[in-house]
Amino acid sequence: MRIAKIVIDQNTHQIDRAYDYAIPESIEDEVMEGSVVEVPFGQGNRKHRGYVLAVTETEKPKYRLKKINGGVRKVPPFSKEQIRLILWMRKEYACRLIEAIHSVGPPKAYGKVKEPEETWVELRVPKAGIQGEIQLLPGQATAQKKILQYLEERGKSQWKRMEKDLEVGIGSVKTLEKKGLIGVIKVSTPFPELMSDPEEIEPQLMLSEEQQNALVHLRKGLKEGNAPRSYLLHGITGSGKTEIYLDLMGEVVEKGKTGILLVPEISLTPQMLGRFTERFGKQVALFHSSLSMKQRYGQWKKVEEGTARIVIGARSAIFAPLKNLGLIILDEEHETTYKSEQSPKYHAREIAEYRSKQEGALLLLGSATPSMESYYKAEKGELFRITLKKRPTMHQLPKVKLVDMKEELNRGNRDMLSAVLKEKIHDRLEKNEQVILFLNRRGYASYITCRKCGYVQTCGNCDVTMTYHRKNHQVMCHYCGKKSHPIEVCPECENEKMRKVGSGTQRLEESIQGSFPKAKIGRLDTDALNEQGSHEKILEAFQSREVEILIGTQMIAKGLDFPNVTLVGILSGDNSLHLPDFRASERTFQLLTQVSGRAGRGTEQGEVILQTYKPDHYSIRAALEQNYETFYRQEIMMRELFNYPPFKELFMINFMGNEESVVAETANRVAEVIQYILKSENEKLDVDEVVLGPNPSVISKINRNYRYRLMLKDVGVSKSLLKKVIKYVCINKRNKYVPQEVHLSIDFNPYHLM
DNA sequence: AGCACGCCGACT
DNA sequence: GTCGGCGTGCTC
Repeated sequence: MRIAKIVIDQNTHQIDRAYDYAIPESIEDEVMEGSVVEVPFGQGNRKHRGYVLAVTETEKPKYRLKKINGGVRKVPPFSKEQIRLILWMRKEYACRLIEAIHSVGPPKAYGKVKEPEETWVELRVPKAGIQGEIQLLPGQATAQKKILQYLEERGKSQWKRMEKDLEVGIGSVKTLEKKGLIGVIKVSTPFPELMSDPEEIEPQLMLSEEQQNALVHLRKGLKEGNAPRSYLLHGITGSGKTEIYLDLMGEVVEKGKTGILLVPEISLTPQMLGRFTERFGKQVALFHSSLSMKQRYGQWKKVEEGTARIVIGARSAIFAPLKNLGLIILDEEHETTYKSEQSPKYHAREIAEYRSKQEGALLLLGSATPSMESYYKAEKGELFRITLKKRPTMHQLPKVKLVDMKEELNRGNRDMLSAVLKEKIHDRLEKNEQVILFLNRRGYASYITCRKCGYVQTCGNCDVTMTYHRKNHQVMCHYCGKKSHPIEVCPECENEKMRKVGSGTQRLEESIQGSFPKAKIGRLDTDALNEQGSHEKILEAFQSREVEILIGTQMIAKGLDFPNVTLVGILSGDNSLHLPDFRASERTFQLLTQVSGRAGRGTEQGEVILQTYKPDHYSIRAALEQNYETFYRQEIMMRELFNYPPFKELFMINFMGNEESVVAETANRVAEVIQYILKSENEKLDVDEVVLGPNPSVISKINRNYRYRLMLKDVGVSKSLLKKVIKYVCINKRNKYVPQEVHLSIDFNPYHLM
């Protein structure tokens, strides 16, 4: 008897396993590993979609099995590789099977979106009889006569076309159809293309020696043989990584293989996207979040049918069902957007590693500021490192100048801008050049506090301070979005003098406008997107030089390429340094380097003014010297010293619920059980080194939900054992230790410790 | 998630 | 007596 192992399409932990179903003989050759089927499930035998993970042969089933109803045809089956990936993700990320299936499988729209179709009208009588039929029609039926005349010439026509040509209504077509003279049929058509044909291939830009050398190495990797298959392309900002991607992808496609290009966020890298679509045209499929359901479905289908050979997209594009995969590129591989925030909490780089190994593809990680993990791997020889040290078409890297804001304060300047930066801005405006100002904090002021007792206005629903926004004179919670009025009187001491502390992009905009009344200023942050329309508009205005000074948050750090920008001012060089997160130094260095890289991308030398209160911190110093190596050496020492990645792995279990005591008790119980099991495996183990906490999360409350976290480190215990124990307690025995009302999420190698 | 089973209080 | 409240537990 043939039995199928089936996962029910229902996202709950209670039924997170494969159930056995009998395969009826009538559909035996239709049901196999990867099939999508309909099955009866539960006491009510309700119909559910099910995914077949495996098919086995058993003589005596342990239970009386239910039968599969049949196949679901409108959804494509999963390939063997996809099923393998699903099972691997389940193990690797301790996620539910159905969550892994949903990530790997087609978009939700699949099976819901109607195939696009056209209406056609065709003759149902021999052409010879047409004139006779026209004679028989009543005299006033001019439209019908026109239609028959029209069809006599062509036999059939698309309705839209005929409607335009003849200016007739659908009524007369219906009448003719009723008389049996014509037929109306639906013809399915391909989805509209997002891409146009490749443009006239531009003469290849001359590649620099460095770029050509890089390609020599990478080409070796493309050939079968012993050459390395995984590469780290470490190239300074503006060193021309894109050209290398383009050439390599071109070679892969020429060989009849396919490739994926991952970008941190598609809307922030329009230039890269443009280069690829210009060169590869309709061979490119786009995967990204702002596509409509229909478009998403169309793009997926294009990949599945094999018409698209290249997929460009953000994180989830790593699951594109390309066959014969030859190349995976992760551009800006250090970017945190590659880490999924929802379960399964995968990192696109990890999936890329897995897929490239399984499917024999070349893996290329590119960055100006590689992640500690990747650079460490390169040091160990697990990644082959290629370095680009020069900017081929541009002048040297920008000059970076550091301004110590403590000294600035001592001199009596309480302004957000140092005297130097103000002077330089003035200078650039005179020369008709453009300026970018970076401030990593949106809003107007960061919070409102009482001058007397220090009380800070916070959000009642969340454990965070309210951010003051000048527009509408409101305060807003950046976590739950709650808006309210800034307090006028302190609720603690009834003092009436409140102070707005800290400065955001909105205040900066106001302040700059004050200092430079004639300057045209643009602001790019998440608030500006809602206020002023799409960010494309803002960027266009900057491109056309209508805007002279662009103020922005993180958003402006990535990928922008404006040759006329000669000055970048970084106002909050150390803002991100103070986050309670072991990656704070790394993020700061990356951010500062990336922002600096926006300057001097044209013929003029760029200049960067870096304002900071921590001029001696190694992240700031290395960014000042633009020296990745110095930063890496310092940071890797710290990581080793404090048992952090890439030396030790972190595992985080988050608990959430609206009853604080219940959440805390649950977290404590889970911690104790894990400690107990670990201790029973190895008596000598110091479990306090392994199990850290539980503690309230850094933001202990969001939307009236209390949050506790339990952190684990593989110190003195293998990470595979630790993972197993976590899975045993939190998944297999979840019902025993975790009450129904407590939400639990597992994050192996977390990126946000908040 | 559904759905049934089951063990207590209000009702024709 | 029995209708229905939702706490508990199972779904191949």
